[in-house]
Amino acid sequence: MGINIYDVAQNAKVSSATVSRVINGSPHVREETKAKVMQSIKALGYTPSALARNLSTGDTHNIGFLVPDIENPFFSMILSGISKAADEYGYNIFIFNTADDAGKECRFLEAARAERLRGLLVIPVDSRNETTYKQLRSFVQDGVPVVLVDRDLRDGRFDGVYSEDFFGSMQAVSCFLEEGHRRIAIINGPENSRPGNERWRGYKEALSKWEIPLQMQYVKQGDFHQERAYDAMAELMCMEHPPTAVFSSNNLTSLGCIRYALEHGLSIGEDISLIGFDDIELLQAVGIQLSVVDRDTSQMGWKAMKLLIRRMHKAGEDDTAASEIYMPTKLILRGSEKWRRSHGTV
Amino acid sequence: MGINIYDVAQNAKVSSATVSRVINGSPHVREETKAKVMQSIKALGYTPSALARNLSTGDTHNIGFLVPDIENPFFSMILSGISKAADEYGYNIFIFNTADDAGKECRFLEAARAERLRGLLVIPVDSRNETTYKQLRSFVQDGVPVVLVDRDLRDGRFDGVYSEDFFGSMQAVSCFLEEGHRRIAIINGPENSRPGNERWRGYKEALSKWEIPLQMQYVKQGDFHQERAYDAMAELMCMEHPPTAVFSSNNLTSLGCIRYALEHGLSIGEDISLIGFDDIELLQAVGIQLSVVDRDTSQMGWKAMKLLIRRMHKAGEDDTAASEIYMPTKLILRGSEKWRRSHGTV
DNA sequence: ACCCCTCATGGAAGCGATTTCATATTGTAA
DNA sequence: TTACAATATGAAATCGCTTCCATGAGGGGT
Repeated sequence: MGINIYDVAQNAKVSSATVSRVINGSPHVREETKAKVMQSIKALGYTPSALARNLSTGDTHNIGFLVPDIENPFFSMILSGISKAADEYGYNIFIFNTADDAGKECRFLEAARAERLRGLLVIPVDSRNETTYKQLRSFVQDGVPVVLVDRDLRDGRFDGVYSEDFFGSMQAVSCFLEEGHRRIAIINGPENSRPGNERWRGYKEALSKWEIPLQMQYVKQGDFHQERAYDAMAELMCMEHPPTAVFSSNNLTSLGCIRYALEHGLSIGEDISLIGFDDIELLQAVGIQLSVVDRDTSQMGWKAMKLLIRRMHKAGEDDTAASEIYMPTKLILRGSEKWRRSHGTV
Repeated sequence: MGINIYDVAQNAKVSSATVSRVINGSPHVREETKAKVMQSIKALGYTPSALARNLSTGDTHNIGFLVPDIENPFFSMILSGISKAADEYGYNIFIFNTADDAGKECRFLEAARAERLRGLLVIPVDSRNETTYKQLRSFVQDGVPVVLVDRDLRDGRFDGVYSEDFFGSMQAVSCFLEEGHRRIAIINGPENSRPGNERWRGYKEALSKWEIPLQMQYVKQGDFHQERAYDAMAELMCMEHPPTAVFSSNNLTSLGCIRYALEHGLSIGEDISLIGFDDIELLQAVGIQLSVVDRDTSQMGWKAMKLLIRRMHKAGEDDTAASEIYMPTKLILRGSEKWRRSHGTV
């Protein structure tokens, strides 16, 4: 660029202080002077440097968003919600794709610190990572608020926006039970993530309420990805007494299940029942009626950003306890939870 | 934070200049001094302010990415490629979701200017927008390189990474023709976008090569979204002589077509043929074999970022002509291009 | 022993804003 | 007309770095 506030000042025959006042809408500027300055700004095509301003005021309008996998539509939705709120309040977003790599996550947090970001929205890679935890704590201590999204971190000392994973999962499994299912499998999410754990807890809780014993052979460890779910399905379906229903703990997992079923001629909602966590819009376009536990994902991002903004605005006020928001889930039944009982009862 | 280079200097009993040299790896520092400084840095937990550095050097490591719809998986893939390359070279990404709104686009470009971004990756909202065009030109003139991705802007004066839309489209339609189709419909993309136009040109070219007259009743204007495509399909299929094949010009459009077909009992690859532009991974999980014109989307983002980096590094060198990269497309045939001829021939 | 060159380091001037404090100007009441 | 308050403006310090220039300390060649 090359053109700065002094050039404008000179052109308008005023001091830089006055130009600054005009830019920032200070009331103590004569209309006439203001007009003169504005005109110089236009004439020279001047845009104030946010860098210089930030350095001077010690205060940026930039926040960071750390996300484990930007390709996952679920996270894209969150980002979409975030960016809506950010735009509304004039914040800019640094995006950091941690690619499920804790090392990268650390590096990005360093970058965030260097950039003196005003706040951080984080979907941590690993709920138990000590380094991440320490780094985030130190951000908070330095007055840079942190809001976790969807996944938590060790203890409850961070603000966060999560969903009712436990309840949603319990509801789904209860639905299976009401349908008459007794051999209900679950394909779990990673153990080091809140959603994985809570959904697993919900599963156990539902069984326990119905006094159905937990049978570990119906519990498969997944990783929120398609491949592993497919393999898990294969194992389940080859059992002597295969499950009659499967609860899949995220969107990609559901896809793996569906693929297996289709490839092996199992009709979903007849031969095998399926409920997934998180809706998959596409499925409806292709005529697959999958029952799911859904939540408003974009809204999660929006709320997280709102919460962050609230924290940023009242920074310095003494730490009110971490506030956690839980998004409600909704069980959407489309038929895949049904089954032809005859098949199941051996 | 509060702790700066002077604190470190004082702690290590050297000058700020020396600390700066250590940080930036200048060779003119004694090992012993260097060690002392490093230790102070550790001890105080010092992170240099990128803001101050940027202001001082007039040079940030931040680039901007303007994208029309972050929820669209196609754009997520591009972002993914970008962020991979950015990470590799230590660049940070500001993301701006323009939400298909030219007004927002302008505002974001202002913000980008204020932040003194080093370079810009842009998927313009509207290929013909005058304001966007002028703003981007002025960035380039000010030494801030701009690389367009997927969509272009009026003339060829910008760097850009596109794909072989024309060729890909022509190939798809030619494939239909070889299959024996003669009534081939197209659901077009928006007229103000390069992909829309080029794919439309490819369609016409293929027909013309085969000396098939262009029949406008088989040409439907779409908008790259599902709903409109669905409606277009409805119109096409209700015609007296409906098309036997449909070429759909992007991923969402294909979904609209598929949904229509499924809902109306049309078997794809038998009753109606379909080829889409851009692959949809999910479809295979659910057993729908859609033939598509595909390209490496993530790679597009990667290449765009690489090109941008090249430009940024040799900024100031006299303007070599704009360089345009065209990603090859690949026709992937999975069967949906077939048909039961008997149905088609009236 | 002298001179010159190289290398390590410090002093201080920017970079481009904001902001405090001081000053000049204007208005108004006595 | 004087005096004091309110208002408009400028000078200069500051934010935290980088970097140019100056200076001092060694080292080698003659």
